[in-house]
Amino acid sequence: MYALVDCNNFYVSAERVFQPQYKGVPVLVLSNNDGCVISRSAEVKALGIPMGAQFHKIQEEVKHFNIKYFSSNYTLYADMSARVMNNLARFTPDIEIYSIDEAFLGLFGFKDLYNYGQRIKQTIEHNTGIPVGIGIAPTKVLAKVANKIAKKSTGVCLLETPADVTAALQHFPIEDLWGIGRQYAKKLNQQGIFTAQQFIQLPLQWVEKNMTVTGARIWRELQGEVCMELQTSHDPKKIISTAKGFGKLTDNYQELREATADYTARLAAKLRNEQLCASVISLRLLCNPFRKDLPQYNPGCSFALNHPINNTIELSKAAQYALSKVYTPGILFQKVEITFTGLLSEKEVQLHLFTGYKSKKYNQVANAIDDLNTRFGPGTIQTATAARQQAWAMRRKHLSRNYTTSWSDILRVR
DNA sequence: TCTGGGGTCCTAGGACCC
DNA sequence: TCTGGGGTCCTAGGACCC
Repeated sequence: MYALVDCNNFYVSAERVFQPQYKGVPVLVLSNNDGCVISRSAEVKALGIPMGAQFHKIQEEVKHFNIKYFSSNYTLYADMSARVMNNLARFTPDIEIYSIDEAFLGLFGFKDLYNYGQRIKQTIEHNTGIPVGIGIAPTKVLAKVANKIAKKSTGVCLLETPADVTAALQHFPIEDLWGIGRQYAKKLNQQGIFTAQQFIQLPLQWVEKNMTVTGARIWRELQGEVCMELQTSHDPKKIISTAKGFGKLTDNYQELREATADYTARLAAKLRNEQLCASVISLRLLCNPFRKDLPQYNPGCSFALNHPINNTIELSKAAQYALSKVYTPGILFQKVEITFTGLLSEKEVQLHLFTGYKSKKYNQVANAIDDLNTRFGPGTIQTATAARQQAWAMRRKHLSRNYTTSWSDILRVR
C-alpha cells in the first residue's frame, strides 16, 4: 500500500507556525513580485477568493475581511519542508519526496493502516506545527484520490478493498485526478466522462490513442495495477533554470546585465550544490505577455560551452555574452530566463587539455564564495556586475522573517 | 503599477547513419 | 516502369505536476 501525505495549504501553514495569532483567521501568501495568490487558508477559500487571483484586484476583500497576507518566503518553506520530510522518514524506510509539501510513503506489509495514518498525522502536526492530510491506497494514483477525500473528512482516508475504491471513484470528479489537466478534462467531458468511475470504463485503446501512455497508466493505476513505483532516490536533474520576473519592465542594458549576473550566480551555486556541471547555456529575454499594448519579442540563444563547468565566473562570462547577442534596445522586458542543460556529474567531467588548470583555480574561488555566502548570508560576495543598485529586484514587501535559518530572525521568548 | 517559478514526460517529424 | 530498410538522435511542441 502507498500513502500520500500532503501538507494543508503549506505556505500559509508555515507562516502560521511562527505567528500563531493568525490561526483561524483568513491568511494568504503571494507569488513572486507580490503578483497573485498562491496559497490560501481555509477561511480565504471560504470567502471565494480563487487561486491565482491578482492581488491588486482583491484589495477591497482584503481590507473588508481583514485578510492577513505574506510575500512568499521560500527560505522558510524549504526549511519547514525538510522538517516534515525528516519526521515522515521515521515511519517507513520507503519514502519519495514528491514536492515541497508532498511525499509518498511505501507501507509494504504494514497492518492497521488507518490508525497508522492517524499516528503519522498527529506526529507531524505535533513536531512541526504543519497540519497534513493522508490518503492510503494500493497505488499512487489511488492514494492521491484518497488524499483528496481525506482532506474533506478526518484527515486520513484508507481505500483498502475494491468496494472502498469503487465507492470513492463513483463521485470523484475527473478533473481532480492526478495527471488529468485542463486539456484532457475537456476532451473527456466531450466524451460524456465526468467521474473517475466512468473513466475506467472507457476502453484502454481509446485512452492510449487519445491520452498516450501517460493516460493509460492513470487508467491502470485506478484499477489497482501498480504502474508507478516509488522513486526513493531522485534521478539527477536534467535541467536547471531560472526565469524570475523583475520588479518592473526594463529596456536598460545595465539592469539586464545585473539581473543576468545575479541569476547566473544563483544557478551556478545550485549546480555546485547538486555536484553537477553544465555543458549548454541558453538565455532568453521575455516580455510581459499580458501587455498586449507593448511589442512582444522574446529573443533567445543557446550555445555549447567549451567544456562542462559549474563555476560562477566562467558561467557569468558565458551568460553576459549570450545577453549581448540577444539584447534589443527599445523593447521592455520583464524577465531573463537562463537555462543550463547537458548536465553532467562533476565526477564524470574530463579535464580539458588547455583550460583544465584554469578551471581548478576558478573552482577554488567559487568554493570560497559559496562558503562565505553560506556563513554570512547570500549575496555577501558577488561578481561586480551583479552588485549594483538592483532597481529591477523583485517586489516582496510583505516578507516574514527567516525564523529557522537566520540567527538574527530567531524568535525571542520572554 | 500590478498576472509565479521550476520542473518532467511523451510524441512527431526531420536529419542523419550504414 | 522502376529509387531500401532499419535504425538513432535531436528538437519543438504539448501535456502535465506542485
